[in-house]
Amino acid sequence: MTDLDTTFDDAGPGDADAPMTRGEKREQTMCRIMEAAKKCFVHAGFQGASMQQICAAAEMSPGALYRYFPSKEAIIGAITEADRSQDAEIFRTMFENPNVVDGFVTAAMAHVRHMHESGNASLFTEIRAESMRNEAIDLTCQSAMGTVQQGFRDYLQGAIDRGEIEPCVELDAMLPMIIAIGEGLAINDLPSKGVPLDSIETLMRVTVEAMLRPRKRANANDN
Amino acid sequence: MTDLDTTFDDAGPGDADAPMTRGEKREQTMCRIMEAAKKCFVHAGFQGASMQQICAAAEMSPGALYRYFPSKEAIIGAITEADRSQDAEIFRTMFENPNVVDGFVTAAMAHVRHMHESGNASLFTEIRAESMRNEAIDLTCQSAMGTVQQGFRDYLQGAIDRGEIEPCVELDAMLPMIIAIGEGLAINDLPSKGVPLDSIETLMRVTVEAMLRPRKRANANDN
DNA sequence: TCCGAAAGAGCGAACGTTCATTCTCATTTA
DNA sequence: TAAATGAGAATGAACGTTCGCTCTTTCGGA
Repeated sequence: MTDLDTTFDDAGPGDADAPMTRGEKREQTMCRIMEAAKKCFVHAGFQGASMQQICAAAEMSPGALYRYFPSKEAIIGAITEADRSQDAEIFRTMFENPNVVDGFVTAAMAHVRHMHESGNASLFTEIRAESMRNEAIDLTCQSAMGTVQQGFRDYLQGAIDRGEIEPCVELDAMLPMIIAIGEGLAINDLPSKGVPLDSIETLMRVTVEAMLRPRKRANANDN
Repeated sequence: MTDLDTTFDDAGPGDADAPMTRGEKREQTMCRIMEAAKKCFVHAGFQGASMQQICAAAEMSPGALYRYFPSKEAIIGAITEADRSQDAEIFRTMFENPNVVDGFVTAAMAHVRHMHESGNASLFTEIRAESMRNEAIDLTCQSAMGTVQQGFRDYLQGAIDRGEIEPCVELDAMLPMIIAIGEGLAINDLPSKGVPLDSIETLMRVTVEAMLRPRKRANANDN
């Protein structure tokens, strides 16, 4: 409900009564449609939700809606792009944390928390299922995750070069696995199943340490 | 293609020309329909694939097909049940291995390998997406995973009681997380993305050891 | 300041298509 | 011969999208 509500407070004309320019109003209507569509998609699926239902949820007629999006597919594409880039954004903060393990765990926990609070787990699952057969959606996902993965790669490579970590497998193999694990945790929305956040964080930290093997001090215990 | 081809060789009448009883033939036709439907579902989704397409793939008319399944939903249900119980079967072998870490890693790797070879990753993703909104499908998934989880629980609890492992978080929290991680790995079909099976196994072993903390020998290195 | 035309925004009935399912009738099987 | 199996045209509903129309907003020129 609050995800796409990007109301632009800057560049306001000053008046509080009719302050919106044409473009602003248009953008706001597009967000309204996307929010309505998201609700429909979540409980009927991309193909199961009809345009009529989306129109009803957005409180507008088909004729009006089609002035903003040329097709149902375009709405799906826009929602996917917004959702994926929002997810990618969360991981960007990670790269500023000098402690690799902390940075990772913090970002991953933020991701889990966000998925739980926004209730986007089933939307994400829907997107993932669609990406398996819809090339355009797949490209959007790959693009978003590719950015994350590249940043992630640089981040870990830097830590390796500085001798801070010594990953148990090479980066090219590890990165897709980490992302896969993250997806599994995201889809399952564990907090909603009664798994406490503390437990998730503990297990995540233990796991990440085992994978990355931080070398803060001389710790001569290899397998 | 070979998943549901459970041809029954036992109870054969002996003749090789027309050896099938009525019931056997019926079962075989149902499998044929399910295989055809699976193909359609994989590349169009449950809702995107039409009955006409499924009929064409199964090489039969709608009238004939409806003698075997009362609705499209029934086909989806049958496929889900077969797929989920097949997955659950893989994990059952784990519980016979006395070494917990080995048993786990072996079963998980079998799962990853099976997902890759059968090309069922996208079917599984579709099932998972459907389970988010279709209660019947959700129940099927929960039932299958519940069985796995219960067996898993007993297995790990036994190892704890024997002092073989000392999990880093309590079982009730750990089990859903392990299953979630497994799902993430399954959905992403890492081998198809060029991640070698060796790397997956290494990371899995390292991770599992960190989570379960096996105590084979006195290993006084805690954090 | 006001006018009128052009463009934007909205409506909802209607379009042609496709959907899941059913019906009737023929053929095969026990 | 009765039941099971199969075919495929037919059915009504629902789909995504379009169309023609009205109402509102914008804005240059008198």
